[in-house]
Amino acid sequence: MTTEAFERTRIDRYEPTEIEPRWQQRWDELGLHHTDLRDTSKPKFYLLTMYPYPSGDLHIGHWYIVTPTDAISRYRRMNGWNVFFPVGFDAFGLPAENAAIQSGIQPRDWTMRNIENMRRQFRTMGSTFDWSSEVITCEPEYYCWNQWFFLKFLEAGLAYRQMAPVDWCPKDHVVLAREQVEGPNRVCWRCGTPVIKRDLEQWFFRITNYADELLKFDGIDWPEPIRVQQTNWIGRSEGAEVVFTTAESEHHAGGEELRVFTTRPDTLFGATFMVLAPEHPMVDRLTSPAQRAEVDAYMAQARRHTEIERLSTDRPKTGVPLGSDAINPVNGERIPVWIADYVLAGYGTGAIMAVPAHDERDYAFAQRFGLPIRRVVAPRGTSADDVMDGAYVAHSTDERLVNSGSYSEMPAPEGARAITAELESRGLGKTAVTTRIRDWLVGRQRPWGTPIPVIYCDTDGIVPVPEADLPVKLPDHFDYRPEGGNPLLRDPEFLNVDCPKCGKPARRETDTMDTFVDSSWYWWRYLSPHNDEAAIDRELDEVWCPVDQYTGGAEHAVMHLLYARFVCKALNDLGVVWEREPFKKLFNQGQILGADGERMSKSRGNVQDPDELVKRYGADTIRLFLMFMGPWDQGGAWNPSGIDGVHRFLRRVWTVTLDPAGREAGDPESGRLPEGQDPEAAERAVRVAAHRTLQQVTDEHEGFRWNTMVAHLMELTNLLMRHRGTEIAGGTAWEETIRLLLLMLAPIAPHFSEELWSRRLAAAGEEWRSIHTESWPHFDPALVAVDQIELPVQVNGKLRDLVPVATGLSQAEIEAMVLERPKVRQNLEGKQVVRIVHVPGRLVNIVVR
RNA sequence: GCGGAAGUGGUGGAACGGCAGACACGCCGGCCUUAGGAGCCGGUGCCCGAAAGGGCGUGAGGGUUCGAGUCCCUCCUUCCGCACCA
Repeated sequence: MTTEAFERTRIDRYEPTEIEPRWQQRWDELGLHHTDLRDTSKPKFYLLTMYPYPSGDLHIGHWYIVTPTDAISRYRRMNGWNVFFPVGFDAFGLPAENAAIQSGIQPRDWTMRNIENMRRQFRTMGSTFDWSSEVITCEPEYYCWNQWFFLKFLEAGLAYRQMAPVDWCPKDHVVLAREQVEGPNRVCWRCGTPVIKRDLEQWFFRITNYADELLKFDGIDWPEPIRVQQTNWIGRSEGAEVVFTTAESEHHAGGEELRVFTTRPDTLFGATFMVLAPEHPMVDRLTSPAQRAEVDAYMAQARRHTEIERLSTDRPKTGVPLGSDAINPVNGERIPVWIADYVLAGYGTGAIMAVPAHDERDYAFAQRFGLPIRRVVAPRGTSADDVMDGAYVAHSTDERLVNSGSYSEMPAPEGARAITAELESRGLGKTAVTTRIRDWLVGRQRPWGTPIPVIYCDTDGIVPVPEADLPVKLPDHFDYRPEGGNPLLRDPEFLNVDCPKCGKPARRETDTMDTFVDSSWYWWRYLSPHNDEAAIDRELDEVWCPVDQYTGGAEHAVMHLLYARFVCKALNDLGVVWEREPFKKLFNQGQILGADGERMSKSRGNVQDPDELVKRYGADTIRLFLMFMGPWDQGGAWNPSGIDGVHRFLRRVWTVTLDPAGREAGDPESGRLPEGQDPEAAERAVRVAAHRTLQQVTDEHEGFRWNTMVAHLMELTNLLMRHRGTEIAGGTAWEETIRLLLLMLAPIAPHFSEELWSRRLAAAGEEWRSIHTESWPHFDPALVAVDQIELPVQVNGKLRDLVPVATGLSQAEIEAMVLERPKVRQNLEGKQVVRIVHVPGRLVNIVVR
């Protein structure tokens, strides 16, 4: 062999930064990603990924969501689907206001500037977004329809106003978001003033009307954990509403109804006290003069705690007696009324009957304050008077009621029914269902959002803005001031309006809508983003919806994804859309955390800038690396240490494609077929590997298993690498394999595969056509079929031998063969074979004694 | 605290209840290079052993099974959500 033969052939290096922009531009020119929504010649596929908030820059987390979704889009197109894959921006939101407050830039300018930059960054991914359908929620042509929906909801009784507590900064006169309340002392993020709770009239959407239907997931294929989380979030409980009556005392006339919800009406005789939420409307009336000071102090303190703190069972129970009693409707007993922060105003009726014997929280409370504990449910074998060292909450089939008057000795479930029935006949109770989920508070006391289209008139009260007057536009300029409250309140042009009913001067609503309203219908708007006739093009809705595949973070499991389902059902009831569920299939990818394992955020300084990585490795390497990292639903801390391996992989594909005849100077075996292989066997082995890889990769596309997909493509490439420079390099089998390899890479490494594809076409003298308009290949079942396996043989569960077995042998033949193997005989020596477990094609386990 | 998810080599991870560690990173060795932060080949869970081979190993403890990383129970740790961040 001459030295020249060992020299590496000079081929172009893989230069992603040169290749990628060129193809991105070409695809744009060809309109490759524009979807003709009226084309019904192919089956439709609506692919949706959660639209981003225009925070300023894409971070690697955006790539983690988008690039595999983009691969789905490309794969579906190769399989003959008409894919619609739109994108937009969730453009209202707090960060734009924070920027306005901190640097004086107007929210809209800040947002639009960010969108401009993020569009540019999205292009560098090589994503197949159809930009012609882009939606930007802060534009009047979008939020106009939020307002229209609001009016429809109002008309249908799905929107209403009610008092609700908010976090309030008494110095700045603003309502604070949760993230604007800092530290354990709960102070304002801007001025450090301790935050107080304040009750405001607020707008709500009546999502609880749909609670039962939201518990059903008919016809949709969603991950089990998300369904469980939504189910628990809705938290449907069956039980009874029971009417207690306030007892007469020196300071209170008595006779008022005090309603409680309980899931355990069977334990009614065990109620030894009552607990109201500190916010309960009757607290004031029931407080005795002697208790007043203590009660007031407790109420103030309770309002400083968050709900999570209040519900924590770790925290010692606190509470104060009101100095009043209530009367238990089943036995006429007087029991004291307390307030305690573990009872929430928003759940049930905001009041409970406390049964310390059979509820852990009530038990802890009774212990702490020396309140009586009376057992009313006893499992068989216990006496009614046994001292309890904890609440008995279990349910067993042979427990009975005790200390329960005429209901004693009844089985508990029967007792529950009987007690409820008796109360019902006396008008003092009824079976009831309550949900943990609360109506959706959609009002925000902030200027940067969709104005709620109502007007307050001294004469006519709350007057909806007439449809013809929509949109109610935001002013172009907000006057933010350090202590100024909501700028809309200071904007006479916005604020002052004539009442649509009586024409007299009136005041506009200054509350705006929660951004979750925007994100509860944006995918319909993609179908006709500039439609000024209707929010949603009903015809296109019927063709394209529901969304076939939705991708996005699991952190949206209960809020966005539940609101979206609610809005879909409500719009269906209003006749706006034809479907009842918005998203047929859902996939929740994991989150990319910072290198420190914490959530990526600018303030932590742990954000990974993808532009920098693209410049260094190219988008295709980043795409593959993110897919190769691990299962898509898992996410993980950002750790770029494996990125070189993926880049190397692409370079190896580059080498085997463009220089199959080259040899490796560093490997003495280079250019020789592996030991014992003739060219024919080698060609077959390569083809078998190619087709098996294709089978696996196809399967992995269906399950979004990107990491093993890339691994399998690496294996195939490694095999080609070992055959480079041999007799088979560049032959028919080789060419077929390269062709399959590039097609398999097309959805995941779109620029790279396009480049090599075009070079091969040019080399073959063929006319150029994009690899992305090719069909996904089919594997040859004959090549994929297995004709021999290495059968693992265990003795008592321990691996002892691997036996080559041709397919087609009978079980008896295989067992006979296995028992003759020297290693097996050695392990059976002096022992008795008790049993042979033979799982055909998997293993043989010989059980001995 | 409540709800959801996850714990496997030095690292990311692979494994229809059936060969634990595929594929990579890193590291070690070799080759090739004027040079390498380029490229190629080989090795690499831990312990004993020169090797052949053997033993031990999937957060901890128990259970089911011929067989458990995988299923069940108890516990520990980490991450996500908890209603005005999106």
